[in-house]
Amino acid sequence: MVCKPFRQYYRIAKRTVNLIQTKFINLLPSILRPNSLKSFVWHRYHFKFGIAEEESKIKKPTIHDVAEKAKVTPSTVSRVMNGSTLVKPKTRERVLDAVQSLGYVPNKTARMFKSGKSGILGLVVSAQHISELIYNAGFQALFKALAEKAHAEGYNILIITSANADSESFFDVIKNQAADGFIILSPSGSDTLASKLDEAGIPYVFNMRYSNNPEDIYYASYDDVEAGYVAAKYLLDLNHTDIRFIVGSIKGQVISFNSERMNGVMKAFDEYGIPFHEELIIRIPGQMDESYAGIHQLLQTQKPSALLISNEITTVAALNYFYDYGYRIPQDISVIGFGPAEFYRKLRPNLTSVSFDIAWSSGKIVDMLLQRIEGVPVIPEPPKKPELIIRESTARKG
Amino acid sequence: MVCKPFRQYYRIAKRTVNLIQTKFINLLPSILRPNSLKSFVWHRYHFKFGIAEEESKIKKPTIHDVAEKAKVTPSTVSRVMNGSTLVKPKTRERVLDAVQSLGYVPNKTARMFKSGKSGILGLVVSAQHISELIYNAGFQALFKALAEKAHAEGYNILIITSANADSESFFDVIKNQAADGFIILSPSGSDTLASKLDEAGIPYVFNMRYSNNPEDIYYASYDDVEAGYVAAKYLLDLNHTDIRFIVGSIKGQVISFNSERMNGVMKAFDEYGIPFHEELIIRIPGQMDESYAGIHQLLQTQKPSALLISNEITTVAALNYFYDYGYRIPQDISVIGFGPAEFYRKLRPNLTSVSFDIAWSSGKIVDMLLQRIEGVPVIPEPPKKPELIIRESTARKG
DNA sequence: CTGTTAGCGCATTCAC
DNA sequence: GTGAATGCGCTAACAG
Repeated sequence: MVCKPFRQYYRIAKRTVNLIQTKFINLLPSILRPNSLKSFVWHRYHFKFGIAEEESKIKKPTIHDVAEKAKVTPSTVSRVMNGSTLVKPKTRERVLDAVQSLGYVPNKTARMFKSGKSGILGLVVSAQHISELIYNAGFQALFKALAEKAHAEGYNILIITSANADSESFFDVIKNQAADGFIILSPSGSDTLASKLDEAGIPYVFNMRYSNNPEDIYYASYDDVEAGYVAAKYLLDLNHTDIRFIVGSIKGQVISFNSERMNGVMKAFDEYGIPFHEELIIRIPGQMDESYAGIHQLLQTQKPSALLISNEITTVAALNYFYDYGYRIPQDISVIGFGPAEFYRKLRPNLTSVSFDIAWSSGKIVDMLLQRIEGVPVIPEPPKKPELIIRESTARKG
Repeated sequence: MVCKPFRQYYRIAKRTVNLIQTKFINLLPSILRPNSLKSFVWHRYHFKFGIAEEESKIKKPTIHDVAEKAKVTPSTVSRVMNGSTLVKPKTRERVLDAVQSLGYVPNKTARMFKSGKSGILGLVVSAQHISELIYNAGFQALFKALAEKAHAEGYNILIITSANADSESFFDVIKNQAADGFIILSPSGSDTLASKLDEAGIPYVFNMRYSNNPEDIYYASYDDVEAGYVAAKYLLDLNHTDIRFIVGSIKGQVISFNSERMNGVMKAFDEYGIPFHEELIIRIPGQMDESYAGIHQLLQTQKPSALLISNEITTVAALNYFYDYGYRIPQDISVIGFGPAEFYRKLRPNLTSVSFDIAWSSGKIVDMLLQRIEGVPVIPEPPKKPELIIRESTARKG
């Protein structure tokens, strides 16, 4: 009531500035193409009107500009823009005309601000990790499922890269992003991150178990013990006892799901009464060239009859090595991979694999996240069972 | 001045509501785990105070809450949060304490709103397209480069999926997103989209030429004519005259860069005085199974001595087919692929390829976009030349 | 059906 | 060095 006239003066002043700028453009030599000109920065042309200093860019029209042009109030424009039915057709038309002629586009940020929703799901991953992940079939399946699911639910995915992979950095970037919730791709467990997020009231889910706390339920997990078990058991059934379990490693550390798969493998060996030594577990980095070198080194010195490979890229590297060195699959060596079934089906030879339904679990993750965002209590998801898909890379020994 | 007291009353009322809610939580049976409780929705507990109806969620602390707790004003809190040096150390500490105990996190949306910057680059792509793209080596290289570059520049990437691929839908989703600029992955040219965006003053770039208008410069292009030319010339030099050029097709339409590659191929044939028939161009869909079937169909009826394959996935499908049907490469048939060098190097056999430096061009795209965002005139990028990388999939005929 | 009012959370003036 | 006041653009609530 008291602020009102002041506000209006301000608007008028601003419009005037706009007008001057616009006119001024037309006086400029036409060397600069219109496109780049439109966003030309007016660093040196600050206008002062005693009321407010004008921003240095040409302003986009706001709802007020439209309102004025259409001779209505901003509320009405808002109603039109949001498809309210309570607007007289004639008025609506006038507004629409004004929108058209001014090229008005509602400011999405302001809307987000008002509504408190961004329609964005953040996918948090460390900068270096994302560059490797993109070549990984498991990530591709995850990404595809995430993108599809998010789109179906009316959300978009924001790839949030953190410079480092520790809880601290993750939390820093997360709290600085305007997403409604976050999907965290963390290679290692991070219960401290989880509790920080809880404290800040930020909805999140992880793509795998993120701590040993049984209270933490915000992830969709796989039964990796079972995965290792069925793979090893199948090989043992085919009389392979001299096998190697090849796992990726990050700075010498074995990722949690790999230790579970290892446990599964051991369980199978136990059942068959065959001793399983630590040396049967081979750590090989997950990048193509390093993997190739690792496989080479392994097979130079040892002659296992079967390989369990816990990483898609290493698996491809192994197949390349076999191709280059004339190994026949499965006659010379049997191979089982872990990962998306479609991926292993596309390889030559078709690989026997232990596969999880990533599309399903990714969908579940998004479901959980949306539930958290909406404040609905989340129902924990029981671990997903793997499926052993037998193709042509495994054969009975001898 | 006049609004002030009113505002304060409002805040006090709101805080009271918050307090009640918080206390109320503690009275609840502890069946619900604390985590899910934190975001519990109070749909049925609307409090009215005559001033404003309280939102249905427990509110996060705002700058005002912190200010009050620290016995300062919001301005000071703001100064502390933004690292202003003009704050007395003692005061700063008090504020930081309050921030800590309240678990205050500045509202990013409000900041975006105020500053007008989101730190987000939108990657716009149709929903169906993204699901296919993720398996495509070219996209993976683009994505990796984009993610790295954006991260280096302090931006994050928002994957914006449009239900459809037409200009209309693209514009709709774009204008509804709060990104500072947009990278548009459009399979077809879309000058109407470009002009709409220009009109709305939204910064954008395309990943390829998007219209026939020479004024449109917002993309990093490749010299695809040259790509087709060097590939064909190399094969002709090896005495291959019975070649096929395999291109992907979207609803029967050939993508623009493919027609340029075709032109390059024809150019080479012309130079060698060899007639080139339309029938030598084979349209095969870009998905794995369809590609495989297409290759099968082709080779059932024709016996070309060399293949130029314009699509990575189709190339893999072809190699799979050759594996399955006992074709030897390059003895039985020569193959040249188009796409990222790393990808073809990882295949077996190593494929001769015509490669572009996608990392470079993706970086350029981001550079251009950032320039547009900052209003700096954009310097057009000359088309990138391809490189023919000769590996083991091509041999002299006979 | 349309106008009026006020505030979302923050940061930025301008006073003191 | 700190407080007071106010707007960013939009929309919800309310009044008429």
